[in-house]
Amino acid sequence: MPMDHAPRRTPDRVKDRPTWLISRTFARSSGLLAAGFESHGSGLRSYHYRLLAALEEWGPASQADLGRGTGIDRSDVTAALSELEGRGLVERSVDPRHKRRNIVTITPAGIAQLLELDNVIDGIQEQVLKPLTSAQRRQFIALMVKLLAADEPLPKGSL
Amino acid sequence: MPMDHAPRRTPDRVKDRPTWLISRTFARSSGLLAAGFESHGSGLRSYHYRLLAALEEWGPASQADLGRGTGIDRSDVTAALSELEGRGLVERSVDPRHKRRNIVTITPAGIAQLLELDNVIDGIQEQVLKPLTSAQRRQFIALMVKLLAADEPLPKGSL
DNA sequence: CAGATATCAGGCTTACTGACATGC
DNA sequence: CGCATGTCAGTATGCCTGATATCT
Repeated sequence: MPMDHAPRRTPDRVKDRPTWLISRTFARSSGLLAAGFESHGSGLRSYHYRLLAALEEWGPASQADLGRGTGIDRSDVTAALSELEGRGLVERSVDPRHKRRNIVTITPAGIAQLLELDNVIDGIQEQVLKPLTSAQRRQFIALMVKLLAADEPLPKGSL
Repeated sequence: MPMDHAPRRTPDRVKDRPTWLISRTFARSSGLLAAGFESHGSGLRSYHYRLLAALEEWGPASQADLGRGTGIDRSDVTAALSELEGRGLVERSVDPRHKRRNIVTITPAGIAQLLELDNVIDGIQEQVLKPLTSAQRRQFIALMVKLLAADEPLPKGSL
């Protein structure tokens, strides 16, 4: 930033405050993610991907469980699943043992979509982590996993 | 997630895909950030903090430079600065050499606000990184810095 | 009754796009 | 003319709250 005045001090904010830093990095990677989904032309977004991935990884589940497992709010799960259902990527059926509950299942078309999106994600990840060596990438991923595992309200029974 | 069907495979998505993982971690930390700003009661948000921090760190700057330096869009810079100006935290003055350009300066009140918000951020950072040992925190921060430095369109002339 | 579930309506924040007028 | 700057309007996403109806 071209400047006429000298900075009053040098807080080294970037080195001191990963949170500040993280918020910017995440903005970029989420922007890249959005661009990747966009370029894929499927019309699907991050919520759809998360839900498809959860369904494929954990098998059929209720919407409430999907919400808890993916960190997506119940109300948003409803909307996103309706869009996925409209495209034939998932199916909803009433749980016979619990009539208020829906059992959501990913369809073969849904799995095919998911695999395509996986490729997109892999490309983005490649791009995001490009500045790191492969050893550093492993380090970074391990640390991220640790951060996630610690405070994520992930499904207790599964995984 | 309580499930009746066994997963078809175990993609180990969490370990394989930092991007997927990152999007969730960032969601959490940005949520924490928002909550922190909220609890502080200043009515300021992430954009305001970023702008104040940039001004304090780099000195008076034009709005366009602020936008480039913080990664905030020009139009959003305008709105956020107007809010900051209304609270007396920054001042806008026309650049005499470039009448289309504004020179934005942080006020003493703005610096005071920034220092308070810094404390909030530090607390959040502490919370976010709690699962890591101090050595791991240093590692993580270093890797984040590397990721940022590599592709961030930061001001070329400064820093 | 409490509690879980699904749905709907709406708000708020960040990010972005397009348009416009102004100044260099 | 092109190009940068500041401003405004509007869109989209992710995240969240509250209310409602249904079911256990």
